[in-house]
Amino acid sequence: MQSYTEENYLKTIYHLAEQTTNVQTNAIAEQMQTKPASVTDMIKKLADKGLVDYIKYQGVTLTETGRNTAIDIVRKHRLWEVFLVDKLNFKWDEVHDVAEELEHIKSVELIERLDEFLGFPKADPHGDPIPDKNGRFAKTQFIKLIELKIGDSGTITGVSQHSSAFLKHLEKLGLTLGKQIEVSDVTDFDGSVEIMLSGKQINISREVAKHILISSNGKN
Amino acid sequence: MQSYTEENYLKTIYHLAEQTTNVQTNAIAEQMQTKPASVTDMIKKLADKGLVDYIKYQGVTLTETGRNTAIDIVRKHRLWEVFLVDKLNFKWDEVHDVAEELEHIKSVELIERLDEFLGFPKADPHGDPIPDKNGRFAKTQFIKLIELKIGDSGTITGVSQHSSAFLKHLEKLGLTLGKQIEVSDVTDFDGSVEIMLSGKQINISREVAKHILISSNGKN
DNA sequence: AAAAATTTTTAGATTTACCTAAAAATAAAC
DNA sequence: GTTTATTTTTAGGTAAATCTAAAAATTTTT
Repeated sequence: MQSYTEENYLKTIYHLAEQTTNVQTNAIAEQMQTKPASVTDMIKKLADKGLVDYIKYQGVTLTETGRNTAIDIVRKHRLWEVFLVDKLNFKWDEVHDVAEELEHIKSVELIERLDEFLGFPKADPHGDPIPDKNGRFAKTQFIKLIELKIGDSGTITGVSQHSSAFLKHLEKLGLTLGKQIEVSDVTDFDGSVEIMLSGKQINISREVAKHILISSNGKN
Repeated sequence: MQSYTEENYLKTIYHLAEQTTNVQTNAIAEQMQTKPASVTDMIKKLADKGLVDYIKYQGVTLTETGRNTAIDIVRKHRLWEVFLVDKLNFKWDEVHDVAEELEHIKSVELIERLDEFLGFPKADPHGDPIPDKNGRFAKTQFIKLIELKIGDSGTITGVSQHSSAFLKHLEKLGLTLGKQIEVSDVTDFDGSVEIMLSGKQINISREVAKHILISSNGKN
């Protein structure tokens, strides 16, 4: 049994490990809004419990137990997000903080029934895959919008940033999940991207384009 | 803002105050499965925060702020219980522990939307009233089954014990909310009560009869 | 009302998750 | 390959919520 805090560390390490192989102390500290010294303390504790492998000064990796625990928390988080959006009519930019709390409720039965109630969804409101009760989920083959070439097209299937500000911005631009887009131009000056969206030409900044995930459906 | 633990103390004090006027340290300790010394510590803290009035050796009472906070937690607990039973098909004896965790999720928006989603229920699965968002709820006029006289009848509208064992037992006997009963006899020997339930005669122990709440609808 | 029993509080420790400041290890720059 | 910069760890400390054991206050009994 893990504490609320231990669960948050495992989840953070899991997410960081999606991007870099060995997860560094400072990266964890930054992500968790805490100090590196605190991270070192907790890492030792998690290592003692067999949830992470840890070599001093070399960062951490999750053990299988640790990863399973992390995936279970991610599963809960994403199921709750679906609940909040589908059933309680929250918008996709409003769910993160509440799900952050709900993910720690400890009841296997609750989550299985919630999953069923929601119709066993495969993705959360941001397009992130929801692990099944055995922790399995499809590796998603996304490409960042910024990486598309002129003439490439595809469907918006995810975002790699969950901040309310970013999501609200996308909403305003009409860039929501499922929308078809085609890259019509890339500006040399600032790297901003011109795209066709529902027959209209719009311009999005490089920063925005970096965080939109596309399932590509054909090149020029 | 209160901690998880402070919230539990306030809720416990609130419930104890429903039965006795001034709430004693030992009673709180027993209810919360902790030691009297720990209770004293916490009471001081709650008094400093203006949530309880406290005179040494004289027990505590909730201040208005304290009571409002407690009622809000009770509201959340009962709404979550309705959710679990109505939407996720939990049985009435399975919801208490999970609701005990869910009640601490801090989001006003969440609870208002949940309330709406559930159709603004007035009572939880055990018949306990659910305070509205302003903390108001009808004072229920229940009478304990044990207090009925031979020939009295009424409807089961609540229970004063939420243990799974007790609720499962009631379920097995068919003594669920909304059922009509009439007292046909009281046994001198052990105080057990004979009742008519759906045309059948059944015998229930004094202990069980003490914890069934009836809205009386007429005397003999 | 004095003695006994109970209840409550104080005093001093423990555990968890933090912190700051300084030391040690590693990585980067010259 | 030293020096410098960065990262990470250690050492020592704090606050929250708990504990045990002993002291103090209150209540009950005789």
